[in-house]
Amino acid sequence: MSDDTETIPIRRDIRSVARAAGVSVSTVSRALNGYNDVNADTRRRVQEAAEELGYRANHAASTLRRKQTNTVTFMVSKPWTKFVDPYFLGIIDGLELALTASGLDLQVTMARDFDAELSVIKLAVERDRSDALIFARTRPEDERIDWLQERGFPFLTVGRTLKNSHSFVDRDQVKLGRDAARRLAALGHKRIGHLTTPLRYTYTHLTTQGVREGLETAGLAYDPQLDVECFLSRKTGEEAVTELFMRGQRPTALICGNDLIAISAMEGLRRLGLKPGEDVALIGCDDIPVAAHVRPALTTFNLDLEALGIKLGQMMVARLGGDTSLRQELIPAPMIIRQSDCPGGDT
Amino acid sequence: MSDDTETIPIRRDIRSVARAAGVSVSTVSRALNGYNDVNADTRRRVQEAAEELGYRANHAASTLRRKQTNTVTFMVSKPWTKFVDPYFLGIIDGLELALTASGLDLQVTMARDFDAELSVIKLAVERDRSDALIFARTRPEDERIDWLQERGFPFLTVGRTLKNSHSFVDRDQVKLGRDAARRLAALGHKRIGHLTTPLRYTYTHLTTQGVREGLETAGLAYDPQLDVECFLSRKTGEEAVTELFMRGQRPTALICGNDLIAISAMEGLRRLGLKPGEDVALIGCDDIPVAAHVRPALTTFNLDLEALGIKLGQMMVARLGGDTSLRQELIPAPMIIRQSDCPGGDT
DNA sequence: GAAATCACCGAAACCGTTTTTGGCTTCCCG
DNA sequence: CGGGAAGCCAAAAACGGTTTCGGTGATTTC
Repeated sequence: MSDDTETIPIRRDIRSVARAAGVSVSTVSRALNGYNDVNADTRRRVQEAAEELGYRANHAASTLRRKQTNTVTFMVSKPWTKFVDPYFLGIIDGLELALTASGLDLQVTMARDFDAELSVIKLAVERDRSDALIFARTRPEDERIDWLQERGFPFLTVGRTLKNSHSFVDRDQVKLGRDAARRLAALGHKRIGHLTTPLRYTYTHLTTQGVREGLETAGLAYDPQLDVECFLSRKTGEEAVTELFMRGQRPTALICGNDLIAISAMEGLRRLGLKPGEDVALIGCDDIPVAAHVRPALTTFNLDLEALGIKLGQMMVARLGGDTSLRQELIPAPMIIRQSDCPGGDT
Repeated sequence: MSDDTETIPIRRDIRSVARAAGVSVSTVSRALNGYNDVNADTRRRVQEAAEELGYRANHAASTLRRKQTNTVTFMVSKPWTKFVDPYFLGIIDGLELALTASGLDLQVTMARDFDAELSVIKLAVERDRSDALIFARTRPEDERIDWLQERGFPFLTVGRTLKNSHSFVDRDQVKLGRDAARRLAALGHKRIGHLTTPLRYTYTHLTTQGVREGLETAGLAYDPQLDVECFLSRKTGEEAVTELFMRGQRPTALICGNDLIAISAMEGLRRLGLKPGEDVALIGCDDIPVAAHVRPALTTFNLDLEALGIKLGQMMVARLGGDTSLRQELIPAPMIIRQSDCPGGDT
């Protein structure tokens, strides 16, 4: 008189597999985890039984026992997510590829703001949800890194700090700044503005340093009046351009901290009656997909996000494999020349 | 003679808290989890002790016992991540907001391709890593959904299927297509092309249906020769435009399945010596951030991703709270009129 | 004043794995 | 033929929480 509409759920735990294969629980575990003290024939029986039942070791249970999650967490920084650049997704793509190739899981979390980032990190570490952490948008002095180092928790960053010593992957921002400045100087520009990314990030300082070096190499003086800090959420390239010209500065060229700033700056120039790429030269920074499609097509620097992610993943695999040596990798950023970097006039 | 360089790690488990507070383990658990059968004073002592030690319940252990992870997984579909639109990040933003407000964690995973998506889903479910799943890019017949329904696992999608009945959030794509077609017809266009997103996705069909309805309402015949399917990874809007004109079709207006297709189609038109926004009208679909910055500024449809994410989160909270009713929400997509939808000539 | 109720808390079972321990064969070598 | 090694496997002890169950003392009820 059993009611067939009420299905009892199939148990897919290790005990069921053991029963089905006619061995003990521990043997199932050893067979499935590749230990060698189990008879080849027994292992096959176990594998078949597991397959049959659709058994998959419960993650929480094995984490609890093993004391490792087999998971790496990537934290994406919130203030930038709205703005289109594929920065994080590109990195994550590469990272995922490298990690899963070594049997590690990738998990991504987000945080509202910098304070939230710290508490997200703390929570992940304190609750043992992850074996290691990766994050970007590092700052010259970075609380997140202080805390992790103090705690001795494995992590990797995209970008440098000025205070701590730790493993990272980063672009060669100094060279990038230098190249941009020298290119524009070589094109005849004398007054070169710089619309920077937010100063709270380390890479902004590195780029600025490079720009400065590049200008000096070309025999041009560095003028801080020609720099404007841009915040994508508030002050875009458009507003920055306006501000620059309101100050009475009339740069003939602009180095932009990223491509969105550059594209938005074009808008600002037009508003002032200037033609971007003719009256004022522009150079961007990270070759986002639309960079080639705007008019004038944006001269910028290549950034192979997927490669960066893969490198990151490989370093992490090594680190979790026990290699605690310090690894600091700079990846090159070749210039992509298009149309926006016109020659300078004879001002 | 103890060696101080060797620090013994502080134990931050529930037992330590119990010892520090002078109560039993079970009392600590009850006190911290807000049960009401614990004296107010005892609870305070426990909380202080926990705070003092920096105790945080181990996630694996509590998951194992409770049989719930308190975690929702969002799976982002890979083939699109490279292409800039902030689609997923925007949704995730809103989702995170709504879920954390209810004490749920959000985790994000990725998959290389559609097959990988299915296996990522299976793995997450079979290993009990998550209480529920959310994903997008649904297809008319969607294996992922078949599998989850068969298994009885909670999930929510962004987008519809044509085969299954399930809860979802989606834009009103039919209305969107209708509005676009009617707008262009009203502007005097007679030959209206459609550069569609990939046909494997449900929303492509819904948009097409809307376009068709819109054309018919305006007394125009629907001509399949005027449609081209675009794959962002291979055939962009640029190539699609070329193909369309090679076919001998000379549309005076183009409805584009998304903004990137539209922006890329502008390029294709220029290559053919046509001026986008003057010789040929264009309408995009999702108002990505650059849409306002390209020339001509793109007329498109608004898509409030964060709101969509929040709605999704709220539905999920309700679902995990035990509300298993079917909820299918369509969010409106108002048109954003800019410059690219010029009037049609007298062809 | 005995019985029933209540508030609070500790002991112990339990969640599903992995790993340690040790036992039973079988095999090999002297 | 005895002893050690090797191969294979089962039993049981973790892992760190949550939940059930039951006990104690205080309070209320009849």
